[in-house]
Amino acid sequence: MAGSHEGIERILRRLETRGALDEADREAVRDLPFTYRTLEPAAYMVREGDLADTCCLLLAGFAIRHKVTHGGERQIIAVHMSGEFLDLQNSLLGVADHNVQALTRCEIAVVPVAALLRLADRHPAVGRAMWIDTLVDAAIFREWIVNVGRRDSLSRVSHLLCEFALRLEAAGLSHHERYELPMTQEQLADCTGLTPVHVNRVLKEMARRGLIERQKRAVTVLDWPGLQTIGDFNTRYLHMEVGGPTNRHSAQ
Amino acid sequence: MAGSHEGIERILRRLETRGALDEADREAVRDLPFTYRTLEPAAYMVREGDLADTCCLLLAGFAIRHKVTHGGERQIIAVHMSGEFLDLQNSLLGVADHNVQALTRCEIAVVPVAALLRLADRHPAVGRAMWIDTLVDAAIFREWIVNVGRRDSLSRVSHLLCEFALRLEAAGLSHHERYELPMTQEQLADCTGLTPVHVNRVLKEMARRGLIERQKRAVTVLDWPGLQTIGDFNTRYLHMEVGGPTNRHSAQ
DNA sequence: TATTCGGTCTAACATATGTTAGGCATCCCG
DNA sequence: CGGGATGCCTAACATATGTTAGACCGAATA
Repeated sequence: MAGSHEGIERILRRLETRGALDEADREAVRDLPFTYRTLEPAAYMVREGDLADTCCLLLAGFAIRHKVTHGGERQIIAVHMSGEFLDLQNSLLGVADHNVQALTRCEIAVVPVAALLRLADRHPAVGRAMWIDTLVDAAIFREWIVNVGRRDSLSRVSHLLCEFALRLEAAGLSHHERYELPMTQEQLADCTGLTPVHVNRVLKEMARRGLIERQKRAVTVLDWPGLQTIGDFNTRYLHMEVGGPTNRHSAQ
Repeated sequence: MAGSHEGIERILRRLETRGALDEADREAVRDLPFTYRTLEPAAYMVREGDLADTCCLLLAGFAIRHKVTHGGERQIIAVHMSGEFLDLQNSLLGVADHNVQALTRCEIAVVPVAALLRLADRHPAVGRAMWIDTLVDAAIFREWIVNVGRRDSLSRVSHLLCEFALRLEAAGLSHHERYELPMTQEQLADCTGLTPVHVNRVLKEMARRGLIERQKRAVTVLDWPGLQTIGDFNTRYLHMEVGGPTNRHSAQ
């Protein structure tokens, strides 16, 4: 299962971004009892209310987290790409408080939470890297609260496109000036708390201003500084520094 | 320093809510090199951009997290009450990506992050409890994205009041049907992504409908089921079950 | 007692975004 | 090759919420 194996190495690379690991740590991660699966678009990894005793790692593809209000409106809370832990958020808390769903076809590796916790106990460096990874997720959640709470529609969509560009680039999946955006306008609306109709207006306006160009689902950023300015975008919240703060602390 | 000592016991009780600790774990927490401080309202614990190498625990009082957009608008991201870790979110990530500020007069205990990390390495149960605590913070962030992104103003404010009521009650600080809300209408607006003027309209409407009554900063909930319904409020995301999922997992 | 000052509250008016509805492509599948 | 989907796009219209401005009130302070 060569493809899956590559996926695990990608996860490892990501973890090492969050904190230094030694060879024993890496081996322990590789030895986790993974089960590999492929999911079709729109398939659910986790549903709100599930007792989540397994954790998914996303090896390839895109996935979203979302919640649905009583009135049936959906809010997307995060978008995930290959190499990311899909479900430390839900599974350590017991009952899932939100849904995780495949956006595109996805390859995932599933691990029992109990095995992950044992790993964290025996290899504190791995535990800490996973912890920090969930803290970066949380930092992105915070920025999304600001995006949706205090920015106007043009700014919101621009911000989202900037975030996407940089995260894709950091994951080595594309260049920030041109990338595939695997989302419909309705999904963009659900990320930004807008309606699909308004997202359409905003995208048109962004093209009119020469910020971006679109060909189907591909986005070309024509004016990166302009997009950042309008999106009120600052990379700090993505915490992308390589090496990570863990190293800094232990060096002190 | 009796007051501070009580504060630490409150933190410990909270941690034990997130995962079982043994006596050695508890002692290790008590032995952390704390520094105690009192802060006046509006004082900053952490500012965005700071290199955060210490972590604050809130022993008494209320504090908020917030970010400010380029245009100068503020969005409050979380409200914290006594017994909570104020800064695991920022300090493990190195450079702070948001501000933490005292809402009322606060008593805090400050610990070097390095000491916390050492504690987590040597006492995995404590590390796990702290991790889970940050995951609950993240769950609340997610719900706030939904609140601000997909609910109308009446629903947003009602939701916030429900959350506050239950968290205060869970912390043993008051009863969910009557509590002190230490926030101005402007601050409520910054929590909900609304304007102070509109928050005022909403509060008036809530009183008119017989949902709540206000005396200065005190809130009396007259119709708890009604408030929950209008606020589209479900406690699941607060993850308040005592004992916590950690126990469940290790029991398996 | 006078005077700030921060907070609450209201009114009149402005506008960003939502709603509803439908046309138009494209793609897939029978 | 025809018929359904699905997603994109637009227009006309509706409305929730924002903006500006100021009165009022109680608590602190001089």
